[in-house]
Amino acid sequence: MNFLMAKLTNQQRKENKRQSILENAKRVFQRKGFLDVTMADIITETQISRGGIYLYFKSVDEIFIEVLKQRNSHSLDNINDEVEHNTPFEDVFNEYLQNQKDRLLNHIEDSLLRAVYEFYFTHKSPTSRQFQQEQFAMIKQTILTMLKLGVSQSKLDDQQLIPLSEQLMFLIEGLSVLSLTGGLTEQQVDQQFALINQRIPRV
Amino acid sequence: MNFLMAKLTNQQRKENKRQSILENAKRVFQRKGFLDVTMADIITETQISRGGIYLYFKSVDEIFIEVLKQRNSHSLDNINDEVEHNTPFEDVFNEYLQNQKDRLLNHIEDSLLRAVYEFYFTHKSPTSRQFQQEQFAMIKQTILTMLKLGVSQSKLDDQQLIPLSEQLMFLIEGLSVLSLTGGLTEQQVDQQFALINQRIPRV
Amino acid sequence: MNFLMAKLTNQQRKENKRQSILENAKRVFQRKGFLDVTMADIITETQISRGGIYLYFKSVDEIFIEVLKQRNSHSLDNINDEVEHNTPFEDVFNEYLQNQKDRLLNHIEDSLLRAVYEFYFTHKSPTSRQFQQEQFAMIKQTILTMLKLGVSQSKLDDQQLIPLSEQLMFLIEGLSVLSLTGGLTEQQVDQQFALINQRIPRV
Amino acid sequence: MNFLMAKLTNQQRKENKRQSILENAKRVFQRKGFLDVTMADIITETQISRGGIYLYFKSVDEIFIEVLKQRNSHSLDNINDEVEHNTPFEDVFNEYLQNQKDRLLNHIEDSLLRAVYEFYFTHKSPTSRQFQQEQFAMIKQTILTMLKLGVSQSKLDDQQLIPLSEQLMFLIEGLSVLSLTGGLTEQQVDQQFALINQRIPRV
DNA sequence: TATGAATGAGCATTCATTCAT
DNA sequence: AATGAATGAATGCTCATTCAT
Repeated sequence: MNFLMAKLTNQQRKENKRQSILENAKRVFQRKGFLDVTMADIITETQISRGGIYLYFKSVDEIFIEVLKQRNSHSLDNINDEVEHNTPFEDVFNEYLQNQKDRLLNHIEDSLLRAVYEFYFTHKSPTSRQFQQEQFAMIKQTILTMLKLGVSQSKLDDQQLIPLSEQLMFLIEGLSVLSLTGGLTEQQVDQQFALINQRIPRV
Repeated sequence: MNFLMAKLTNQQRKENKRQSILENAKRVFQRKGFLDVTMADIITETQISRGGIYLYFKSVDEIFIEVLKQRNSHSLDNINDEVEHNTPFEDVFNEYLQNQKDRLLNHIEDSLLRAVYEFYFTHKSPTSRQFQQEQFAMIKQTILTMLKLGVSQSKLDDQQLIPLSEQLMFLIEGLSVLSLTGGLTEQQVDQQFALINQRIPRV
Repeated sequence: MNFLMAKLTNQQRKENKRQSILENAKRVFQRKGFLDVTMADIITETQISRGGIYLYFKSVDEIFIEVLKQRNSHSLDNINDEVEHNTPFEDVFNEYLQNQKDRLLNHIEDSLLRAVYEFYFTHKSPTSRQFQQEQFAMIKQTILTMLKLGVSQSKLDDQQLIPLSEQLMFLIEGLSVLSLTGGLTEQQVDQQFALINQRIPRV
Repeated sequence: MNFLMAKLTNQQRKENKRQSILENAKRVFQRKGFLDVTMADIITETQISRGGIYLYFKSVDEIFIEVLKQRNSHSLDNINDEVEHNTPFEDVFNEYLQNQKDRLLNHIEDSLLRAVYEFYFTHKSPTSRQFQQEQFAMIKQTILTMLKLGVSQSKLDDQQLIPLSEQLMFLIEGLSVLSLTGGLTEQQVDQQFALINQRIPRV
């Protein structure tokens, strides 16, 4: 029993270190984007040895993908929680838009957005493509789940749910692109979200 | 006078060479995006000497910015032509959407789109920011000019023209992002453009 | 007594593990030569821990030397057996040549030959030199023992036995070098062995 | 004409630098063999910049192959000269053996032999194989040319010339292998060359 | 004006060896 | 006795920029 416990502890210790690397690396990506980040940056931030990091990850790419995976599952998890609690659709939807607005206007510089785009546009291998498409699929799914909540609460028609979800996704991507160039105002975000709100086919 | 003529000829020769560099460089950017392009690539394509290119441009960045400037004035010019000829709004608008659809689905790989994004997301200096914002302003202006043509032909209401222009711009940016990851279908583009068309406040 | 038995058993266990390491390592050397082999390779093949292997051997060099020592004693043992049984010289000699031919033409890639050469030519320390010379001495002794068998059976003159032994050794080394570059044909081996056979001073 | 002369001078200057690199690199290979040599070693010896060397050669391999190519053509050239001057066969042959003996006994440590073997046994790609076989073919051709000179001077039978050439080649390779382990005496070389001399089928 | 040879800082990655547990 | 996580020195290679001619 001691033996088993010791072994578990070792595995846990390793997993903890892995998590620690990911958290430190995430800060680096937020600060510098993706392309400027070298293994040396992550090593410095993590306080680990040059060779040590390769015991956990094969490359900067691999670290970044892991950071993204952990991040994007959160959002969908949250929405699923709301669905389970049958939170009123308007509350869920407004909170979602509010979060996006906040992200677009205030947290761009310390978010992973720049890093994500730098990664996307420089990785064209089939594997990378698939990963990127999965990430977008997750965003679409998040929005669709929200809209279906509205339908199940008889607040929305169930017409054109998919094109609508996609439109919101495309719109948010477009806004994100603009926000990174620094050319996005609060008024613009409000106007766009208002237009979208009008479009939602309320019963 | 001979002296002045000779000087003019030299200036012309210099301008021709500058243009030649830009045309060759453009092909390189279309092929390789922005980040992968080295001075060596441009030198090879241009058939100029390594030192020589620095007589015309200080860096790859400068060359790329110049390529973009020359490109983007075209689109607005075309729309302005249509306005002068008072071409029916529906024709102009449909052609615009058709061009965008074609670009998104067929010409992504040999367009400058990837290069543009790679450039945008890796350049945060005030100068670059301003340039990027000018580029987006030009796109918005193009769309707005089109919509105003519809108003002047009494085909459209003149309400919310700016938010609508911006929405189309954001949507196209979002679609562009997705198209670069290879995850964009013709059906999706058609659906999004149909949704936008419904929104245009026809009289 | 219990204590002594336990100690013996431990020594045996240790010796078994040592042998196991050598057998596994030998396969690695056959597959990869010498220079490409890292401790990690041997660890993987041996299913032992990284630190554990250092309890038995100080380095890859030491492991390889031990593998070689065990291998080369075999050949001489076989010839000595034949001498004891007074097997006819022609049979012994022809079998020896046949074995060498087979090794040169068919088993180069899964033999230790490449590894041996890679080791020899990269180790110039006095210790290594001495080891290498012992190895060659053993080969020469093997051949010489064979020829002396022929003399004792009154099949051969006892003139120039040492230069002849050495010539066969040098020739085989030369053939081995060529075989590793892939440039050795069966015809060449046959011709060389035929020439040598003509030279053997039969009574 | 001035223009052409200037251009020639540039090409010559570049060729001179290339030669200078090869000469310096050769010394490094003689001193350290092949495997221990890093680009840094060659850079230090050549007094060139880190990047500069890559303007002339892509890798250590490429430098080494070039060094070998320049070396091995010499030997065949010399023999061809002797053939043209119809130098007596015995003189040519004895001088050849004397040179080999000298090389084997005295100049091993500052010759390229160790480097050559280190290179051969660690390069198994088809391209490398072909190169190695060409090198051996050149050695065989050198010896064969010599023997044919003897035939043309009616000093030798023309029987078995190819197997004989090959035997001398194999023997010299075998002697070379032993010489690198430090286990080769003058007596051994003399004995082997004497045995070979007996074998040459003099008329 | 134009050339292109030369520079050297910067980065990813491997691996033998150690040592706390 | 055995483990395996951690270390960090070492190396090949690229590329923007300079400068002598």
